[in-house]
Amino acid sequence: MPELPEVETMVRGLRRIVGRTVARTRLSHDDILYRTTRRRLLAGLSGVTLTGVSRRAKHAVVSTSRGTWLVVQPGMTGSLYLRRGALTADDTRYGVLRCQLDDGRTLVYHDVRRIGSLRLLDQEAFVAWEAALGPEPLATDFTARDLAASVGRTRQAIKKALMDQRLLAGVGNIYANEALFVASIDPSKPANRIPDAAWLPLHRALRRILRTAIAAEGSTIRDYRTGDGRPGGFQKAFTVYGREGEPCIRCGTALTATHLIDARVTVFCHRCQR
DNA sequence: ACGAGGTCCTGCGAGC
DNA sequence: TGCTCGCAGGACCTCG
Repeated sequence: MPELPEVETMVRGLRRIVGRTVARTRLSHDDILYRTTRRRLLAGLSGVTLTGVSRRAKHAVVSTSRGTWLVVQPGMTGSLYLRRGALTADDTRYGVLRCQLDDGRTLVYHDVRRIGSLRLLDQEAFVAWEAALGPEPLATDFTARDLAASVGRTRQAIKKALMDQRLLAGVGNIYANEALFVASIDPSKPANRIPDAAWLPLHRALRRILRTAIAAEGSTIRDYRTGDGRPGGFQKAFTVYGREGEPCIRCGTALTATHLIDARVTVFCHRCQR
């Protein structure tokens, strides 16, 4: 499930597309499009030169010579990669978007479940989209105070608040679980009742985990692969995610799993996380 | 304005 | 063996 580290890894594998021109584009399903149409997407990509690729939150962002941006939200099972040479059967079956480039490579957006989305934005729409997202947790100037000011303004459970992309960008279920364990915070605690002293450890835990996960090229649960087809490595470092019933690495208590927060799996140590 | 809960989509694994 | 069913989940959307 691509969160910040996985999308960052995808994007780093796509540097080569910069300067390339799109020769031909194919789209297998329209249901992946967000507020655009097949016709607009295909016309918008036809003949453009790709001028940059970056990450914002959990999205891969490809800028074009036409002053537009292709924004890819990989959702659960999406990945964006560059295929050199002929496409495989799998590329063809699940490659929802396939852009043939002028160097013979193909930029593929692969998504089995198509929970992800594709959008093509002009300048105005891009600025508005960008502005609606919360701060980047790995930005050099992002402080614990910024984290508290943004995430701490809701009375939602802290775990849900961390995953709210309007409050903080890029954090999903896995990294929220992991960061809250490291910072010893109860995931169900209302965000606006987190004590002042807890924001610093949470900020430190979040940034350390995200950086370490990027260095490991993300976490692979099932589908996620790097641009070279390798699984990520950070799942080996999970302390809570996927470890329900197993002993807490700190105190040995069996880890608890619940679906009570936002109907997603939350795993935590009820003894260490208060 | 906010929060809770439904929806999308497909593959996989459990259970019969 | 072959089928059905529930589950995974990020973001959007509707409803109260």
